[in-house]
Amino acid sequence: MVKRDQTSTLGFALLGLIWQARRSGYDLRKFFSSTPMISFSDSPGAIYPALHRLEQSGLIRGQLAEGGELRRRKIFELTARGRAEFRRWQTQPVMQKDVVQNLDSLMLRFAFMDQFADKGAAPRFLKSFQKELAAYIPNLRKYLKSNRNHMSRSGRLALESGIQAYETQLRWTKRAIATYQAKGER
Amino acid sequence: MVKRDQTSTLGFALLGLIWQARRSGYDLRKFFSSTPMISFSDSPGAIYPALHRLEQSGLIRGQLAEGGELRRRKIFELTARGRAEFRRWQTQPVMQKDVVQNLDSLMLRFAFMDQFADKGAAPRFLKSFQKELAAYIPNLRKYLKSNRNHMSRSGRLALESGIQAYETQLRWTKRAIATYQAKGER
DNA sequence: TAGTCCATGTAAGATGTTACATGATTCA
DNA sequence: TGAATCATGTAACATCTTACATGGACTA
Repeated sequence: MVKRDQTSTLGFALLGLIWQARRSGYDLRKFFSSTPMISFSDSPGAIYPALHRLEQSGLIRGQLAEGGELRRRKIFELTARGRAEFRRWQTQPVMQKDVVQNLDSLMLRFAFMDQFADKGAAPRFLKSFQKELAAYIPNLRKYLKSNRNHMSRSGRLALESGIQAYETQLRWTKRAIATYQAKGER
Repeated sequence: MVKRDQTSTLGFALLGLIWQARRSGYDLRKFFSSTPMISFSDSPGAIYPALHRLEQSGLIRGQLAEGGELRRRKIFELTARGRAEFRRWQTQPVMQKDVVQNLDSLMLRFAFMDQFADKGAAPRFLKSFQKELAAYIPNLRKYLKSNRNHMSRSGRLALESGIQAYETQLRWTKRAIATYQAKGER
């Protein structure tokens, strides 16, 4: 029996952002609604319960803001366990399943890689990501080839769109790996 | 107050596939697990309850397979209301929100467009999709430009990956529109 | 002083997850 | 006959959605 994450993708997004900087629930909601992380919901009914769960699991710790602030604001920071758990999630091996069903979560892991994982983690991640992409794309091509004649035009186009998206992602991994090899880059 | 869909994305995927051909729950599970629609879960705990909900809403109708078959198999087909509801969902206007948070659902709508919507629906959909993509991408570029100096390399790369994905999608819409204009295409 | 923003929360409900259960049929 | 596959389902649980609620502070 495989041990599963007991934290959702949203939970890990929260952990990453709180690790970057101590933040309140409201800060996190604003971050989601005003940056490219807008694909996460900024609804209070998602964020606040998720924060309570993380706190109950001992991954974050919250305290009401000190005297200076007028409004009651609860600021969170990661605990040691939170950092360990985030790193464990982040540096998990890249599975074919992630590529097929969880691309966003994979990119979230990578986005925080330089900040929170060890030095070699990013290129290591990119290489296995690249490998899984390269292994998966031919399956899509094969399906298209053997089914294109009995697919509608829009069905065919939709599948081609998916293939192109994966190919773009694959090209991206190659360029990204190159930037880590050109070690002067900063 | 905006009226919401009372059917999930999975529900609409099921409706589309059942409209294509009468299918059982098991057929649908196999379809999800063996085609590029693998991004949908093939778990019985998702599929069977979803089918029961669609049946209760009167969007599909199931009947046990006729004499010929040995195992009990419940085959579903769409009702008139199911077809109407699918078409309504499919031909909804493309919103910025869909582009940002619901790309997959948008592509699902398009995949079935030629089969179930009227003749002009596909190019109309593509043009408004293109418009929303073209409007959204500059926001991402702007964010990257003003934040790149205080982002980590992996954070920057992750954002660039997102931008490239949207640009690929935008190029795809243009080519797709062209195929509908070259009216000889079959 | 009325409206908006800050800030946190809860309640009800829908949907999905994993895991388990059941029984028939086909195949080695 | 035992294992795998066909075929449908449920139970317990986690998470998310929408909607509502509350109260302080700022601003026009």
